[in-house]
Parts: sequence; structure tokens; C-alpha cells
Amino acid sequence: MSRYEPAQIEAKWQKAWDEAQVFKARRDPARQKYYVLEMFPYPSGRIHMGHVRNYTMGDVIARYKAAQGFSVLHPMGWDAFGLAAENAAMEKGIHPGTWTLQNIADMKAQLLPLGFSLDWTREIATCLPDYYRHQQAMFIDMMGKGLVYRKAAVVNWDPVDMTVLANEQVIDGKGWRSNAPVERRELTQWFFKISEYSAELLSALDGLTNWPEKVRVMQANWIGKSQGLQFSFTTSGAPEGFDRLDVYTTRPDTLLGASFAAISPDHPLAKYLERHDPAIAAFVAECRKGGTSAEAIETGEKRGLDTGVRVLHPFDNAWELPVYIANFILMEYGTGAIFGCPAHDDRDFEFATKYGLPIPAVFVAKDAQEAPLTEAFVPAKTEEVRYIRGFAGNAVQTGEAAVEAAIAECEARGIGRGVTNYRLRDWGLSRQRYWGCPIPVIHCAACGVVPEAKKNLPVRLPDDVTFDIPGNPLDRHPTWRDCTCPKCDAPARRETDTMDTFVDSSWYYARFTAPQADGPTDAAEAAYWMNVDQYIGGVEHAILHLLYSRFFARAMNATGHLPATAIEPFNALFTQGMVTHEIYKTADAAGRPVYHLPEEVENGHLKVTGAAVEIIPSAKMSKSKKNVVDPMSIIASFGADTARWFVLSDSPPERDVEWTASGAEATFKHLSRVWALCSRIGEMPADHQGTGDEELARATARAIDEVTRSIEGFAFNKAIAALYGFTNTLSRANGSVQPMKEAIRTLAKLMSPFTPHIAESIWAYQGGQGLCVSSPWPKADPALLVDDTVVLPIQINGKRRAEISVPKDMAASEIEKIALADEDVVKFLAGQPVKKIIVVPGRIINVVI
RNA sequence: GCGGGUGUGGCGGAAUGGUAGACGCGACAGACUCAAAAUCUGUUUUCGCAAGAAGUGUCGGUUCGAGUCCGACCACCCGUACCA
Repeated sequence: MSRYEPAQIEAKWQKAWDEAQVFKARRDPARQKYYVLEMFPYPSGRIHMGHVRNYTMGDVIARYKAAQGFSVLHPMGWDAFGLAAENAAMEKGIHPGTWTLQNIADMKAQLLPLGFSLDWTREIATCLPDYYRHQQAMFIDMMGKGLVYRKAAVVNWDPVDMTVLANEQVIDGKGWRSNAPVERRELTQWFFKISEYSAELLSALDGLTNWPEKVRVMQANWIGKSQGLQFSFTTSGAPEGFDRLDVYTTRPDTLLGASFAAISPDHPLAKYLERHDPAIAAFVAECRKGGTSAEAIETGEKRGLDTGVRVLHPFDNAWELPVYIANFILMEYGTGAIFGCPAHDDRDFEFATKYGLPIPAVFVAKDAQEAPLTEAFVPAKTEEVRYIRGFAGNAVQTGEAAVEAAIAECEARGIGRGVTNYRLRDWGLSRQRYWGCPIPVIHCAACGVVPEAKKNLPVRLPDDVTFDIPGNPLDRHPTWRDCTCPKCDAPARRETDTMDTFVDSSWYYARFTAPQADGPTDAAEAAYWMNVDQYIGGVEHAILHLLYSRFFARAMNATGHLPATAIEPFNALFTQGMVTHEIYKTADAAGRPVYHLPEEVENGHLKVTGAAVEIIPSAKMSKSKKNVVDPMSIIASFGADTARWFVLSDSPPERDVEWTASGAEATFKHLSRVWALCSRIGEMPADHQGTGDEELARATARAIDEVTRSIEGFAFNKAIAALYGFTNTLSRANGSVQPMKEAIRTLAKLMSPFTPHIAESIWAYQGGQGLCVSSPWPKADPALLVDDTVVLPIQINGKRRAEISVPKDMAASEIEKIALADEDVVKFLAGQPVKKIIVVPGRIINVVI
């Protein structure tokens, strides 16, 4: 065997796999299927270490499951619509489609050398009409099922560029290009009725036992089921038509601590007053400044304005509360109006203090006296409190029981009713942008809003668009926009909004099961391949993408595109950590920050100019900060197997990992050692009789066991540690020829999910049958996994003082005797009486004195 | 602000409530070499000559025994509905 030259062997084996079509997924009813999917990439143009890590994990699972005999589906595609393409169009004058397709080609060329076991015949790109026509058809089907509707919603509006901004494009409340203060503006937009599934999306989380607990908790909190009281305040001094003010509260037990009521600036009452009162109009206008994100709203200064309107406390009509307009109240949640109880809510306390409102306490800590509060008293749910203004029912209750009692009592008094509320809002899918899936709807003066006829699908994006002026080019494209009504043939206008790109990624997993089907899916293919058995991706998608996908699968079932068994599309989920890197920063003459790629920097200085760079510790790799490590240079230097092994070797997959290149070189050295070991074994004389064959067989069994269990548990770093250990054992072993060959073939097979190319070479060289990739996974002989003796540490008062070696199944009483007779133990006891001795079989002995 | 997570040697990390630091990197020493690189062998938590002591972000608790469980905090990361 010659030197280890990855470039040569990797190309050779990739060709061999390709010719044998080993990764082509075939529907085989005789075999159990396994569908492994990694979150498909956005085609930014370059793959980065995060991609390599994600796809290598998926590839390890795919190759491992194939070796276990499963019929594996492992596809890849492109989440190809999105904002970045339009930004590129504006900056570089290149068409978003051209830019995207070129990026796809570039990224695919970078992915191929990594040797992933992907079925490229199923490749899809969401920006192609072949894909989005089915999305449009499903949208029309969903309209038919009442899952789509229009309503007004707020967007970020850049008043200078006269365009809608994404939250990402709002920086410190200002437009990223214009630098103008952003305003919140209402537009009529399209929505999916995801809220119709709130209860089910929540309860079905219990069944997702192979999802990370944290993701289920985050989704549950996001859906946010709450039990509360909805009731009406009677108003006083309010304009006509506003006799009552509906509020929703999860804390009706604190109703007697009410100090004020507050409404959202988008509340109908606020809008009415805005038109009639200049002071209120000025305040509401002020509230509309800034972006729409929850973070911007919640972290901003809490401000309010007394409207002059009063509401009457439902328990006492003589008790009036002022009604404020407050900038932190969201119209989307509850009724867009609240009552404030400053004594028992931090935000209300801050508000009441600021505006000089009373702060009456409802309860105190059990043994405390009532005293003026210096901060809100918000006890943990279980904490015992003493109600001093409680109602009859909750005076003896705490926490949730008090809330329930309060609801019951309010209902009995005819004040409101108990209501289950969800925080989850309907999914606004309208985007005022070009590079997305057109919403297949036509606005007709006579017929109203009409879905496009299915025979006219796809509604294709026009190619002749320009990005020289901000805004949606579809709006100013008359020949595309003008059309005829599919119902009455009258001249009509096309919807110019496109779909949120989350729609594209909410059903791609289903499309992969039949990427060439005439409809969105094929019933037989979907029935065989769905669900995804293992889904792998970043934890940043824990809520939105995964929740939208869960909703969409249900919608596809409702519209006949997925079977009822596929409404939870992902059987198991694994969330991987990010790949991070230092950021290298200098400044230009004007003091603006300039970022540098890692390869431009050496020992804290720029290679070219020698200028010192500022090193910002570590952050998620992002193009704008230039802290991306290009995997291609590692593949070029050391090969794909090194890159694959290294990204999985040190860190647990769910944890963030700081990229360091030194480890990559070390991995290459290790693979070279394996190669040399393989040569050495291959050159052994055929009749060589060695020693320790029994121990080698035990080590082999242990390696099979550890690697198998580690892969099953997504502990790839531990699988690799076990492979290091086995390699070290094997390189020190001096066994007979056949056992040595057997051991290294097993090593190759165990390595093959991680480093498939070198594994094939070793397999072939050591006389393995056929291709390594198609060979079955080894099984460990259970008899070789158990040892006859165990070493037991002996603790004295919890500190390790000695150890003894005893037969595996020795009785505890025997172990006690031996332990107490141990020389070191006797020395440490120094004659003191033993109070207690704890023997944990097979584990430890603790002597308490 | 709110929801979720993470924190262990010089570094990445390992450890069903049971020997803290597996495995790897780096460093150091030795072998080989005229020399270096490469390779191989060994050492490597800290303090201490040793015996021993301390030690898993901080403070407190439960336990025969805590990195692991509980409570309070600190720092950082992710998400926060138009980045994907």
C-alpha cells in the first residue's frame, strides 16, 4: 500500500459509489425504510463549517442505517427564495434568479467532494416553478378549506425608501439603508390559520418523545396556553360606541389590586381618539415609531398616556380607573387591552410608579404585614400567600387554585367568563417582495378576491424586473400584474405579494418523497417514506420552522396531500450546535469597522500590511463579520475524510464549537497512522503467529459496542474517542494474521460512516467482500463484552483511599470483609470504629467512620 | 423585557448520584537524525520534596457520597413571529 493520498482515493471511491448507484433511494416494501434529513441550506454561495458539521452528522446516520439493512432516503435541496438574493440584485445589479442558481451550482460543487451519501436525483430548489407550482396549488386548496384569510397587520415601514423592511433590516429603530426612523404601518395581508390548531399543536408535543425536551418546552411556551378571565369594563366618558372595554387577564385573583386599564396604540378606541384628539394623535404617532419586533417593543421604554376615559371597577361602580394608551400592549394578544395590577406585576409596577398611580396589594407573604411595596410582589406559584383583598373564594387559595376560584366567582357574579387563550398568532405569510413564491390570487372588481385557476399554475415570476428603485418590482410590472379574472373574464389584477420563505421549507420534506410527482406529493411514495425518521438542524429553528412544518403537515392532510399518519412529520429531531470563530477587526481611515477573513490574519496581524487586528473572542460564523472558515481549504489540504472526522471529533454535536484548524492537521495525522497500520498488517507474513488474540477479540467487541451505542445516541465525539482507543490497541497488538486482518476490517467498517473513503481503501486492501459501503454493520459477541473481575474503589467518608479487584459477582458481605481488611483501609481507619459501610455492587465501596 | 440553553485542566471535552479529567489537541522530556521536519516512547488539573490538601462559574442546601439533584445568583449563547 502506498502513501495516504486522500485526493486520489476520495475521487476514486466517489466514482465507484456513483457507478454502483448505492445512494439512490428505492421504495422497497420488503425492507424497513429510514428517512434521514438535514435542514436544507440557503444557497448563500459558499458552504461553511456549520454545513459540513450538519451534513456529516446526517451522513453518519444515513450510512450507519444503510449498513443496518434499512432502505435509506437521504436527499438534499435548496431553500432558494429569500431576501439575500434581492440584496445582491440591488448591490451587484445581478438578477436574483441568476445569483441564486449560480450559488446553487457553486455550493453543490463544494458539497460533492465531501462524499455524502446523498441521492442527488431527488434534488429540489424551492425557487423553481416545478416546486412552487405545487405550493400555489396547495395554497388554493387551503383557501378552499378556510385555512387562509386576509386581515390588517403592522409592518416595518421605511418612510424614506417607501418600502417594507424585515426585522433584520431595522437597526436601532432605523432603516438599514436610509437610516430613517422606522414606523409601524398597517397593511392588508394574507394569513394561515395556524391558531385553529393551537390546542392540537400543543397536545401533540407530548408524543414527540424523540425530540429534545428543550424544543418541546420552547414550542409549548410559544403556543402559550393560558386560562384566564375575559370581562368587560363599563366605560365612563368614552366616545359613542365604546361603552364597554373588553379585557383579558390571567390573574383575575388580583382584580382588587387594579390601578389602571391600558390599551394598545392599535386598539380601536385608541384609533378613534387619535382622529379626534391632537395630543393623543401625537402620542400614538410616537408609539408607532420603531420596529415591530417583540424585542424592540418589550425592551423599549414603557410609556403611556391618560386618555381621559375612565372605566368602572366591576366589583364597585364607584371605583374608577384611568384608561391609558400604552406602547407595550400588543393588539394581537388577548383583546389588546388589560387591567394593571402594579402590586403583583413588575411591568405594571414600573408603569404605576412612573405615572403616580396607586399600588394596592392584594396579598402578602404568609406571615408578613401589609406595608407599602418597594417592588412588585410576585411570588412563585407554589408559595403560600395571604390574601388581604381576596374574594371570598380565593382568600384560602394560592397560585392556580386562586385563579380558578376567582374565575368561578366572577362567573357567578356575572362578571365575564373563563376563557382559554393562546399566545400563538396566525401566520402572516405576505411579503412585499419579488424573490418568493407568488400568491396565486387575483383581485377582481366584480368577484373580489379569487384564486387563480389551477390550470393556469404556476403563476411564474416574471424575469424582466429591475431593482434600481426600492420596493416590490411586481407592483410596477403592469404586464404581469394585469390579468383577467378566472371567474368572469373581466380585467383584473394579480396579487403582488409573495409568500414567506418559511412556507417553502414547511413541506419540502414531503416533496423529497416524490420530487417529480405531478401533484405536490405522490400517495404511495408518501405512504412509504413519510415520516422523516431523523431530522437534524440548528436549534435556531426550534420554534418557527418546526412549528410551521407541523402545521403545514396537518394542512396537507386536510387538503389530501399527506396521510393522517404524517401530520407529525419528524419522528426524531436532533438540534446541533453552531460553529463559531474569532472575529478579526480593524478600522478604515474614517474609523468604520473593517472585518477580515481568518486566512488573512496571522499572529494577530494582517499578513499583507502587518497591521494589528482586534480579536473579538468568538461568534457564530456569519458572512458580514467575515469570521467564516472555508471548508474547501481544509479539504484541499487534508481531504474530505479529515474534514468529516474533525468536525465531529471533539465537541458533542449539540454544543457550539469553536473552529480551530490545528485539530484538522492532527486528524490527518491520525488517518495517516491508520493507513500505515493497515499497510503493516497487510505486509505481515501469511503464517505469522502472534500473541494476545483473545484480548484483541475482546477489544474489537468493545469497540463495536461503544461505537454502535455512541452513534445511536448521537454522541459522535465519543464514537470517535472509542475509534482512537481501538486504533491504539490495534497498533500495539501483535496478534496472528487472521485476527489482525479481521480487527482492521472491523475498524474500517466502524470508521466508514465518518471517513468512508479511507474505509473503502482499507476494506479493499484487507480483502473485504464487495464495497465497504454496502457491507453490513458488525455485531459484537456479548460473551466478549463481560469481564470476570471488577476493580472497586474504596472510599472513606466519601474520599477515595484504596481499590480492590474482586470477582464480578462476589457477594456484598464478602466484599465488605476484603475491603475492611485492605492494608490502605486499615491505615486510614487507624482503629476508629466503622459506623456504616455501603457496597454498591460493581461500583464502589464507601466506609463511613 | 420574555422563553430556552450552556458553564469541568493551557485548549476541545469524558464521567446510569459512585475512582473527576476517558479520548484528542497543545506543551515538555527522551529515542531516531550531522541537524531539523516527520515518526516513535513517555510526562502533563493545581499547590506540595513527600505525605497529603484543594478542585467542575458563584453562594447555600439534600445525601454515606454531588460535575450530576434542589434553591438563589453571575456570565455567555440561541429565539423573540418579515434573516434563514
